[in-house]
Amino acid sequence: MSSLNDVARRAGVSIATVSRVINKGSNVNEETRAKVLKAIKELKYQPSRVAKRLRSKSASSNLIGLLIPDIQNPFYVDVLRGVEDVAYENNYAIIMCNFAQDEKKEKMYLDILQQESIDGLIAAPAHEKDPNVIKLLNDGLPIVCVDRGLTGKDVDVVVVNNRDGAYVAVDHLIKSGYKRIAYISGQKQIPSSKYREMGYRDAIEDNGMQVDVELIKYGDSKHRSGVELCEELLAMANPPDAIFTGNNLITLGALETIHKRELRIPEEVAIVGFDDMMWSISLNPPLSAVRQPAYEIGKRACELLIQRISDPKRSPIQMTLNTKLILRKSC
Amino acid sequence: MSSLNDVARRAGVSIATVSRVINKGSNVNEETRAKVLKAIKELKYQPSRVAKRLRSKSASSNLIGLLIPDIQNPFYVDVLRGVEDVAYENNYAIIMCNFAQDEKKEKMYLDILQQESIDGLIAAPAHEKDPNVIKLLNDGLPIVCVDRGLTGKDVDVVVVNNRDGAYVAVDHLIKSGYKRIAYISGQKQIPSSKYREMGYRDAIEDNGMQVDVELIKYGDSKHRSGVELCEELLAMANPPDAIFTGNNLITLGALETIHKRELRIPEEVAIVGFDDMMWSISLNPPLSAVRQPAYEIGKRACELLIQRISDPKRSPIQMTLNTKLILRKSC
DNA sequence: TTGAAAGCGCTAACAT
DNA sequence: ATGTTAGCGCTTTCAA
Repeated sequence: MSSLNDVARRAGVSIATVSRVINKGSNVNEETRAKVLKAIKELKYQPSRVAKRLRSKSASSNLIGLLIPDIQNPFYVDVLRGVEDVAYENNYAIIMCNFAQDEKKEKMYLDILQQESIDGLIAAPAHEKDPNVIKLLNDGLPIVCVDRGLTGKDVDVVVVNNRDGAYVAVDHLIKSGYKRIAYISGQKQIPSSKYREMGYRDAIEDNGMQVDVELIKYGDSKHRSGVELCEELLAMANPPDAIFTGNNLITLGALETIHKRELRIPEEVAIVGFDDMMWSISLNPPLSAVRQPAYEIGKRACELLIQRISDPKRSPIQMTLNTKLILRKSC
Repeated sequence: MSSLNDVARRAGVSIATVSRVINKGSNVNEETRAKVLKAIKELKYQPSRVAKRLRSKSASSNLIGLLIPDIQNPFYVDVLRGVEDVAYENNYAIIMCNFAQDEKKEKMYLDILQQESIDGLIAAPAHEKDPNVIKLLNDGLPIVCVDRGLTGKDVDVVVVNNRDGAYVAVDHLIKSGYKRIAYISGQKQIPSSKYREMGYRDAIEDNGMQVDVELIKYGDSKHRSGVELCEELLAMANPPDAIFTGNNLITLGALETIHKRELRIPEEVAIVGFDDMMWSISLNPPLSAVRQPAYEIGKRACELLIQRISDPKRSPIQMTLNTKLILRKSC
């Protein structure tokens, strides 16, 4: 890899001049520029982003971090795509870190991100008091949170109306005649789980029914826990006639259990999930689900971050997007 | 962020000494070490990976790149997890680049990776002559290819036995009595598609049947193309009685079309897909599929890369893992 | 319009 | 055992 120096020597100018033509410096003679451009082409010169980043804290390093709890969840894949598209358009590269719901891993990745001098971070914190993310925030790093906020912290956030999304789904279940509706929650400590539970409870109570805490199961937002908690539910003496599942992976797990028991959906047990998937229509039966605009969450978050990087004092924005209940055959 | 200098001043030693204690330098007095460690803790010092990388080309920058064609494909998500786990254990950070089957994007990402002075790259090239990846290879960057190789290039590769995987699936279809078996291929130019087609053809011929080229459709390895090509197939005057789909996303797309036409699987049309998914069992009907050890592909690739980084002259290895036909209800 | 030179934070000789 | 110093490749004054 050739350096600025090599180019300068070949073009017979100083490195300062080369730097100017590269960075669209205004004051440079046309002839000189041509010479430099030629040398650059001949040497296939590629600027070192590393040196650039080291040198100018002020100038943008064009690098942002993306911190995600679980890349196996298609929801985050879509968020990632949204982030990526905007980053690409704005010439940012992204370092993606999947901490797999492991706070130790999260800390390590966040350290690395800081050590890499990223310009900003898009993060779905482990929970609403996540000390690792809060630390970076306090250090002054531009951050925008997705899917979940940080309680008591003034930070840009892009979320979905979780409470309403859950409410609409459960309300629909009730209006359709289901009486014992269970909720399989993701990790209890993450805000989205709480809001979804809130919507679930409100819908039940607003319909003059009673919440039965036996029907609420808490898991870890993963496939395995969908399988197991659904099994617990179906093994009850008085099992639910409908299940509202807290996310993608839980839904898939629950479906697996229901099929294993050879129960008919929705006749014997109905199911509505939070999170829609591209292939929900090909599930057995086609799944009814609360769709989150995941791609858009990522897109908006990245736009917000880029704004914040260029204007660190702009006051934080909380953006709430809406969900939509997609009815198919599972309820 | 405090620097080596800050720590040195606070501890009352030189930066060299600080550097020594950080890098487990052998020659350092216990008392001094303690002082330095104390200063580090007090200042919450974090070394700059950027400066480190700039300084020592020789020393490891602990950064590897991962180039992936389509993160929406769960197969690559699993590969990613395998890579990540090994990288994590070995203290490497990874920059993940999803080029979304867009060669322009691929080039941009590869440029960035080079500009970031990565130690090595794990790549699933766009096709077997991918000039962007070949360029880096020629520049001497340690590379290991996954899922597809680079024809004529001596490079580490981790692949699956695509031809045999396809053969076993199609052979099973034939032995089960299906007569007109279609193949919906992913992008024609990628090696895995070719090998799968080869297995498909061989199985048909070895069973004394004739390959009907009308039944082979080429797409772009995405969901959409599964939907459309399956539609073309089913709209034929003499439609297939079974379909072998070239990957994950195509399978899901084909399933969507079959359901839209309300055809019964496998009675009216059977289907076997390449790539199994965690939730294949919850599809309608539970999907039969050729399982690839995706996580292991990623794991092995990363191990190979780390070896190669430390020993760049070791001669290239081609690793071929086996697939397994998982029979459920779709054929 | 161009060049010289300082310095970003670090490692690795080389000196002491 | 510890310190001094020369860069890595770049941006950015300041001078010419």
